[in-house]
Amino acid sequence: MISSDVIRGYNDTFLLSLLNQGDSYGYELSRQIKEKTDGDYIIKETTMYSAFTRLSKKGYIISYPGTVTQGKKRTYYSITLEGKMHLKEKQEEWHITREVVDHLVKGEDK
Amino acid sequence: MISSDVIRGYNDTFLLSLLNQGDSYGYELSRQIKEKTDGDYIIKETTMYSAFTRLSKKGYIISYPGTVTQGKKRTYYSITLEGKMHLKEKQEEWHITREVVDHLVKGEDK
DNA sequence: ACATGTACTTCATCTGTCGTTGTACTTAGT
DNA sequence: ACTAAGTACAACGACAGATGAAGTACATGT
Repeated sequence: MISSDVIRGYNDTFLLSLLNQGDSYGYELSRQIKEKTDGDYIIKETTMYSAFTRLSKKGYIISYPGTVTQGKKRTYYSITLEGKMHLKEKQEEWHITREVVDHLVKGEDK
Repeated sequence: MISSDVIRGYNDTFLLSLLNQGDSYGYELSRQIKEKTDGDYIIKETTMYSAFTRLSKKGYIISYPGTVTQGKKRTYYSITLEGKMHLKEKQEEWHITREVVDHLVKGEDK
């Protein structure tokens, strides 16, 4: 289990990255995250749905009602062009971040 | 420049990691972070000093007044045994986190 | 009849970060 | 002598993302 403070702010990127592979909806995306990390990271429902609102406001995703319904109605999300551009930036940022944290977390001399 | 939301919660670990190499004080630690990351990450003063309070309350560090003074009086910090244990946990956690984020950020199939 | 799974929503709260401002002393430059 | 810049820390309020708790709604299995 991973402390969420580390991930904070990267949830949006996770969702964008998954949506970049094709439209999907909340429940499905949360299952994908769980699967792809072998259960190491499980996104909280509230975290995810608040991320959707945020990403929509920023214009990174758009939503449309799902036709195929099982239980409650689904809301599908689609990544926009701005969303794709933002994703790319975040992907590049992550590489730098990883190096920085890597270096600072283990107390190594240069 | 790295967005701080990514680093959030890892500032404590950075400071502990640096203190693990020897006692130090705020200003010096902030300079070390800047240097070690080649300016990619600069910790904000307020963030750092609030981290000290937090770490002290948790018993991960202890403080003592500095004798050598240049300008305003220094407060030195020392990592405790609990601090070292916590650091180790966080270091291990980081490795898992890195893999998880790595995997989710780039939209790869398994 | 009742639990479980699907799918989403609202609301209040918490925590770490950040911007702003202030204190206080020293050294270097003109 | 004056001033800017560097050293070193502290207090305060505000913000945003994450969280817990609870609720809505329907379908399926036993």
